[in-house]
Amino acid sequence: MMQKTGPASPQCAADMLFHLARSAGQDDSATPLTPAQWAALRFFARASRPSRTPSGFASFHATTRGTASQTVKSLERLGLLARVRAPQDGRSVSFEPTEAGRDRLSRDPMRRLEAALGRLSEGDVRRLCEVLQASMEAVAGAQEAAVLGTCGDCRNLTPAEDTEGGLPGCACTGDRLAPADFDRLCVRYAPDPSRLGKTARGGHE
Amino acid sequence: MMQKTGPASPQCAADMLFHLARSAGQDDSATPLTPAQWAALRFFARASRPSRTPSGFASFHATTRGTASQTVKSLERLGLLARVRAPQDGRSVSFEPTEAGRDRLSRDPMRRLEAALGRLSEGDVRRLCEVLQASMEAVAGAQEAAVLGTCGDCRNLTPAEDTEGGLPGCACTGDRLAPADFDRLCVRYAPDPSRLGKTARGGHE
DNA sequence: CTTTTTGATTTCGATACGAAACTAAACGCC
DNA sequence: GGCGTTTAGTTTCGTATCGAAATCAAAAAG
Repeated sequence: MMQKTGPASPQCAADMLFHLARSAGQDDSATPLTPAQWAALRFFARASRPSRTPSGFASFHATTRGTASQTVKSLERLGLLARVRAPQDGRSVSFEPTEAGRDRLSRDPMRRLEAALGRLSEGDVRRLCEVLQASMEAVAGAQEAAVLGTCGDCRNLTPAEDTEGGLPGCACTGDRLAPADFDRLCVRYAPDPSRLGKTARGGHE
Repeated sequence: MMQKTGPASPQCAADMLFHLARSAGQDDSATPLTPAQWAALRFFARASRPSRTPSGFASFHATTRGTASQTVKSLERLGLLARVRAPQDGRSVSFEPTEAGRDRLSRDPMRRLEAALGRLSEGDVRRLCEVLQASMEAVAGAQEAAVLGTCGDCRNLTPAEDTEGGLPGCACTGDRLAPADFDRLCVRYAPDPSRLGKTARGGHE
């Protein structure tokens, strides 16, 4: 029984990945949120300030702005997201999780998956992240899909010394970035080739 | 910039896993199938004979039999699945992918993910499968969810010498198993502790 | 001061999904 | 053999999710 194609093939891994994502997403709480609502709530908790808009979520979640707007509205009605009008641009709104939203996130069904992954060794987690990141970039490259990455790793990050004001900025939006945004998701994220090998991802070929 | 908590944490991995599953599942073909339809089509192509029923798919996909029945019916209408009445039990029906179904599967959007994973090294794929399998079992244990596994690895497999007829069987259903079913998914799959270390998974410590 | 572009929202129709009712076959039991 | 129970599958029906297109409003361009 050596070398069956089954048990360790890419297809098998892909199947398990799908299955795992689905089963780990099941919300069996009393007042469940839909998968889309969970995705939005997580997104607004983890994205950098300039990304926390309905459009930002739409591009992240590969859906339309209309649908994103409704999902966000439903979370606002539930008191889980709070609306913040942008000062400079009167069209733009951004959202932040409320106290209730953060509380709800502490009971995110995804925690089960996090807990399972937390039992792995440090090295296994790091390797898993690398593998997932690389696959995400490969899949995104083959179609129009957003990649998950933080402002601090983005090729569009403008160093503090190149901006007026001394704060680093995003070359896409022109926004200044707070230090906290460095580790947050950015919807304009693009992998920075020159940085490969310096970060956790992509350094072993 | 060493050792940020962000880029390699279990939470980050879980986020990427969700995101990857979602983006790899996008069907941008001319006549798209829904995610549920794809899941069903894949299932009926990969499950062992006794598992290829509407109920089997329902338990695999963590949905109701009613919903599963509709999904299957829609695929039958599209000519992608063929209905086969069970000879012994007049209630039971099972389904198989048609030629058109197999053709459609060759254009499964999941192939993009398979291709991305195929670029990894042999060892990385194996490790990934182990990690996913372990996480799946951990998540499934924390709730009522099916685990993905093949008849050949199942604790319910009855060896050929213990059955009349000389063919191995499934202790759950009593069915005899064809050799081809050994590498196929079984909805009654339960990990066999005594077999750990003998199969591809779990064998590296 | 238009015209165009961009961000957000609303409307509307299609449809996926789950809960529950229903049909039918197999099984158990005296 | 007859009768209730269990199990497999299907149907019905209401809810609500989602995407396409239209609408609104602010900013930018010309």
